[in-house]
Amino acid sequence: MTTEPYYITTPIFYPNGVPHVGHAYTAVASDVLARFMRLDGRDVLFLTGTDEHGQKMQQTAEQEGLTPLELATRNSGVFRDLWSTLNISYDDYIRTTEERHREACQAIWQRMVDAGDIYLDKYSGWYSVRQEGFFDEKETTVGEDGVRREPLGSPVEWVEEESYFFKLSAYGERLLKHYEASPGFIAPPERRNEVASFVRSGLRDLSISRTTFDWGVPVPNDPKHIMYVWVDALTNYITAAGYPDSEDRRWRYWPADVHLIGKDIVRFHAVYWPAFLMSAGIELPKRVFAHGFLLNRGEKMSKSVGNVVDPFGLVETYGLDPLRYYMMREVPFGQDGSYSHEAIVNRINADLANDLGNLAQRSLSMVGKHCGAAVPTPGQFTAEDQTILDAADGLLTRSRAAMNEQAIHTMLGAVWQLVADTNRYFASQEPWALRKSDPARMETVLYVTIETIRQIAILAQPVMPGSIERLLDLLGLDGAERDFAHLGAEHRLKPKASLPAPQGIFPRYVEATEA
RNA sequence: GGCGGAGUAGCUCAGUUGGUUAGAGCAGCGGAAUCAUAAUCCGCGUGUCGGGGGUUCAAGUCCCUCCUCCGCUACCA
Repeated sequence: MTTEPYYITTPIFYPNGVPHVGHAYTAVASDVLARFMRLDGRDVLFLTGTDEHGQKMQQTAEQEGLTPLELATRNSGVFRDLWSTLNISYDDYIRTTEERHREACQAIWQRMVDAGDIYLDKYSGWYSVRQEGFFDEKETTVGEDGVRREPLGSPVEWVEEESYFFKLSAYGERLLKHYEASPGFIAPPERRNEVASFVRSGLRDLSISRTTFDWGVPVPNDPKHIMYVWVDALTNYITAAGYPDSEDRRWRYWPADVHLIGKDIVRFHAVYWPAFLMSAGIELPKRVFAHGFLLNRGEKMSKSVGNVVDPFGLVETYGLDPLRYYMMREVPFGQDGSYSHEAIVNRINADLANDLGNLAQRSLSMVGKHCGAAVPTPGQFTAEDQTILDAADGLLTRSRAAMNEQAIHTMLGAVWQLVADTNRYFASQEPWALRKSDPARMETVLYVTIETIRQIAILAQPVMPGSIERLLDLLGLDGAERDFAHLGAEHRLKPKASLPAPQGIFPRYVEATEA
């Protein structure tokens, strides 16, 4: 059997501080896609990591009396802790301070030099260390304290330095042509439009090296320069695929199927990165998908407002899987979404406890009491039975279609539609009444119900791996029977297979009352 | 200022290429049932589809205009 590669990446995160909900959101969404594809038989490479170079890292390290690498190692560890807390199934965690990454950066740089796209010039302007960026003099203002600041308020200083430039200006047409030829390259579509109009307005060459600090990858043949963030950070995606060694066993994963990112960094991924790759003669990723932000009660989370939510705390409060479910279900993936305590409690109780959890409990407890704690034996299926079974059997096709375009909420919507239908089916068939009037028919109804739950559970695994594992245990499925190849009519539950005693999977969230 | 998007039930939103009485989920109200995690099921909406104008036999769905909100981008001070 040939397994088709699937390569998905998160951005590499800047470990200058602690991770927040936005990081968690990106990671969870990527993880859901990665798990889905694995269960669907794909050969998955799921990459995440940390972007550890740059002046800010160097300065923070100095303040804390650490070397930059020590700081990066420490803070990078916090991200890994969060990934572990969130049950993120990454296959590789790249750190830009690794040797393999230095090699990849220098190799792609050299390729761009060979292509004639890198040249040496001078850069001068007002520079903000905090923003790590230059500003036009017109953008800056001198405050009452005599300090010149950029629009967001951080101080700027006049910097004049030699810098290597990338001929981004030469790539506008080719980029536009690519956006047009591959409409799926940037998603969702509103992001594509924004990027295209930006490119159409004209591109300027990009300064891609620095000499004012040395915490970075040295430029080949000119080590007083280090690479600025663009080349360094973006290259991670091919480093992990073995670049520049095209014989590497991981090179088969490139081009990536999807770079999942936040909408704030779409330009770097949809303009700079493909231009670098074109210059270096490397294939372009198939898709850059920019998701929206999770807003706190409709307001942007920011340190200054003081409404930043700690992801570890959320897991503590709601439990991991309910949190993952909420983030993936509540917000159409790609749009901004709002987070609130009320909304998440409502989701957890309605969808998980009341709908799916209770459906499993009510059916499995009848199976436990009245079917000898074994899978019931069905008789002839009625039209009602067949309708539900057909819906279950058809779920994979719909889910795949949604997940191929990162429409995670659509996939969940389809699955939970069936959950609701199955509750209706169960209520209308009244198996508790059939217990006395027609026990054989009761067995059929219970069988159809738990067989449907089986398929629902298998498909829900990517979103709630831990909880669903326990649900599948209750259905007596062993590990090999839980992938998508076992969905559909050919792998129905086997009558008379013994089942463990049922137990609740999704408890209601009950408000803690103040004593 | 330019470009793009959005304004539909209390809330979040669906509404194919214009065509029967504009839909879903959640919340709310009423009822049924009692297998189940006070869960489930059934029933209940006179919504100016942002305002106005127009095209058409027919517009939430097309055109014009105005208002509001959002995103990207530019510029002035």
